[in-house]
This record gives sequence, structure tokens and C-alpha cells, in this order.
Amino acid sequence: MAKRTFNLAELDNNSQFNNKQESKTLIEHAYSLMRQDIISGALKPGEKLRVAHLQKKYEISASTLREAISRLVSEYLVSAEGQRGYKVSDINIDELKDITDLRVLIEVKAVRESVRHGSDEWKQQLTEVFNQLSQFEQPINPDKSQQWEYYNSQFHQLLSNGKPSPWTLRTLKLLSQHSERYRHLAIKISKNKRDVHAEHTTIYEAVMAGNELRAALATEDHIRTTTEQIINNYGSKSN
Amino acid sequence: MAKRTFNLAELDNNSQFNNKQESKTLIEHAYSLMRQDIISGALKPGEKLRVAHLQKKYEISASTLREAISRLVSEYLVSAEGQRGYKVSDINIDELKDITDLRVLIEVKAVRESVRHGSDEWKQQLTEVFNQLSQFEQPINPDKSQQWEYYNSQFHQLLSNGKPSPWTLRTLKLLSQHSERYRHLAIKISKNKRDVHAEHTTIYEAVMAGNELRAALATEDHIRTTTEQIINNYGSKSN
DNA sequence: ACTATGCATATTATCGATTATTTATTTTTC
DNA sequence: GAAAAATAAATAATCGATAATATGCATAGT
Repeated sequence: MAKRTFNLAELDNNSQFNNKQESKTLIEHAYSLMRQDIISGALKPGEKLRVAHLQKKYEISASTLREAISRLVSEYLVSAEGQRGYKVSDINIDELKDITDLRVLIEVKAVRESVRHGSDEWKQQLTEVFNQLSQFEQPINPDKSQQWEYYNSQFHQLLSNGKPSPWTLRTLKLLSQHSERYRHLAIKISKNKRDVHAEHTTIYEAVMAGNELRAALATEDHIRTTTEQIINNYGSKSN
Repeated sequence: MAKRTFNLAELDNNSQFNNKQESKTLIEHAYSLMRQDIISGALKPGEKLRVAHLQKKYEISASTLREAISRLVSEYLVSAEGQRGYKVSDINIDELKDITDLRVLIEVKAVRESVRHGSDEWKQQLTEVFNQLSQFEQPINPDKSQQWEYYNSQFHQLLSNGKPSPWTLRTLKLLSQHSERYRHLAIKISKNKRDVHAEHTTIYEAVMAGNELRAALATEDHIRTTTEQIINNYGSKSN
């Protein structure tokens, strides 16, 4: 009997809009899917990851699945407990605050460096991404939240990478992943009342104008406002 | 035929001095060992991780070993290349500089917070660890470098944790791991000419005196000096 | 009624074998 | 004799089965 064969083309059109995840092996693929499921909230905090069940869902063997899960442990999206298997990491507000503070420290510094050292080519790239992003948040279209998520993430990454720093990028990616998860768990995008586009625009314009301080303040404000909104939504339990 | 059984006691006395790694499963155990081997330089940068060979070394089955390796990928100590297996991550000076800058940003901030918010109990703990550390660096004893490594790491961690922040701790741990690797690859401990103990003492005393600025400056200086020394040793190829 | 003990069931951790892919070697062709 | 093609060997990725462990339930004892 032929073993299940895998090819890139087939794998890649599973999810509608996954420019970022270029999966090569089955493990990488399963890893990407699971990470996305955790961040999006499809797999809920505290949920036990029973291998037998997930095997069917991801159409993959037990060992392979375990290997994928293992990676998520190092990213703190999954926690391992002794011989009692794995579960999706729990969440709590204090942790979100902690993540936010650290993210502010790093991202603000990175944006400042970008303003100082960003090349013209970089500015051009930023403009492109900003325009793409604007498309999806003016007006807000709940049907295209996937695309918004993507360009929002790209915008923040690029913003922090005017002076390239791999470790800054990695660290911010990790932190942002977790921020996203909290956001998804708390906020229905349709309920988003604040004008995110205006905030992005402020940051963008400050950067393009070379105004380091203004860019820094706008970035910090943007990150902290998002967190505040998440915390408020938690409080009012508007699930 | 009985399957190879594993018990904690047996596992734990493999390494002389492993207070930190409390391995439960075989995977966790292998993971700890491999991480240590990479950080210490026993597994060299760029070295291919051939599963068949490592299986014998760690006395573990292929799949189990792969699972352990997977975790190291998320920590950037190992890099995966398509269907071509795994290898120990390469090193280069630019990356060390990058790590150092980020580490300074985070650790200095953390130390400042510690000075502001550290409780009396925390100060007491810090004193204990500082004294332990001093034992092993005054005078420097190459036979006890293991212990020095341990207490040095503890000292820095505690220093950054006067105001507890799990994410700061995790991030610094990750960055410090990589710093350590670079240090081990470049510096033979016996060749360490600078007075590390004096630097630690300066930091410690500033913290105890509640002098935030001085503590911050001393911390930054300490981290950067270490990196400079590594870079110099690379240059002179005193391998 | 409540805890404790033992058995059945479910789930996890581990292993060894199988299939797929890459790397090395030889053979063929121009 | 060098490039290309074909083959062989080595290594990686994946799978399914088995042993170890934990969980749930029933029964016995207080």
C-alpha cells in the first residue's frame, strides 16, 4: 500500500491566505496549522491535546504530530505536563500585561532605530505595506479579517526592521503571536470601535517624516491601547 | 522483551551538576543534554545532527530523538533544512552583536525595575547567590567552571527578576544561552584576564545601595565587555 | 455516606520498521 | 576527458505497533 505522499502545491492551498508559512515537511505543515489554530482561538486555552483525536484532524501519524507539538512547547503556546500529555497554554491578564510591557520596550526601540537608519528602499516597502493594510481597514471588512491580520503583522514587522536585527525580529514575532492570541480570544473584530487605521497612519506618517520621538510615542500608544481594549473586553465578558 | 525503562534517579546523576534541568520524560532529558552540548561547544556550529549516530550517544530511539531536536529548532540552537535534516546553528560575529544589543536593552531595563521594586527577601536571595558566585571566581578555579557557570547564570537571572516578569525572564534566558555559546566557543576560561568578579561586585553593590543608574550602567558595561572580549578572541584565533 | 483499593479503560511515551529523499558513485554519452 | 544519466548507498521523514502511565469506575471496607 502506497504511503501517503505529500507535495507542496497540495499542502499550500489548504488555508486561503498563508503567504508566510512555506511548509516543507509534514511536520512543519502540521506545526503551522496548529500554531495558527492556537493563535486564532480554534484551539482554546487549557484544551488538552489528545493525540488520537488530533491525528484525524490533521491527517498525520502520532509521532509526527508529537514532533510538531514539541516545537510549540518552546514557543510557550503549548505546555507539557509530566507524563500527562500536552495542553494549550493557559492565559491570564497579568501575562498579557507582561507581554505588552516587554513588547513596548523592544518595538519602540526598534522603531526608533528604523527612523534613524531606515533606507529609502525600506521606506518604499513600508509605504506599499501600509497601503495594502489601509485597504482592509478603511472601511473595516469582517470578511477580510484574514488579510488584515496578515498585513497588520507585516506592517509591524517591517516597521521594526528598518535597521535589520534578526533577534529583535524573532523576539517581537514571538511576543506578537501571543498578543494576537489574546486579542482573538477577547475581541470580535466587528466590535472593534476604535479607529485603528488612524493609529497606524499616525505611526506611518511620523516615520516617513523622520520624527523619531513622535513615531516612538505613537507606537507605544498603539500597542498599549490594543491591550487596554482586550482587558476591557475581558472584563465585560462580551463573549 | 522488556522495553527500556526509565526512572528519574538514574537519569539525574548523569551530569554532575544539573540543578536546573529536572527532566521527566526521555525527550526532556535528551533535549536538556543536547542543549547543554550545543551551548558548551561539544556539538560544534554547523555540525550535522545525524540521527543514527546521536541515537547511540544518547541511548534513545530515532523518533524520540527527533522530538527533542525539534524543540531546539524553536530556540534557534538547531536549524532545520528542508528534507536534509538538522544541523547545529551557525555562528557569526554580527549575530553576537545583535544578541548583545537586545540583551542590553532588556537586561538593563529589568535591573532598573529590580532596583525600584525588589523586596527585602529578594535582596537577601541576591546576596546569597552573589556570595556563592564569589566563591568560584575569587580566585578563578578552572576545575569548578561548571559551578561558576551555574551561579553566574543564576546571578544574572535573579538580578533581572526583582520585579518578576516571566516573559522578560524567558527572553533573557534564550538570549543568554546564545551568548554563553559564543563565549564558550571563543574563550578558554583560564585565559580570562579581566576581573569579572569586580564587575559583578560593582553591580551587586549598586543594586543593594538602591542606585538605579549606577546599576544600569554597570550591567550594560559588564555585558558589553564580555562581548568585546569574545570578539577579540575570535580575531586572534587563539583556539 | 465516605474514603480506600483494585480493575478496566483511555491516553501517553517510546520503539523499530518502512518509505521517501538526498548524496555519492558508477556508467554512459558526446 | 568532461558533462549527463543511471544506479547504489546513506540518511531523513513518516508510520503503526507496543509498553508505560494515568484516569475513571466499581466495589469493599470503615
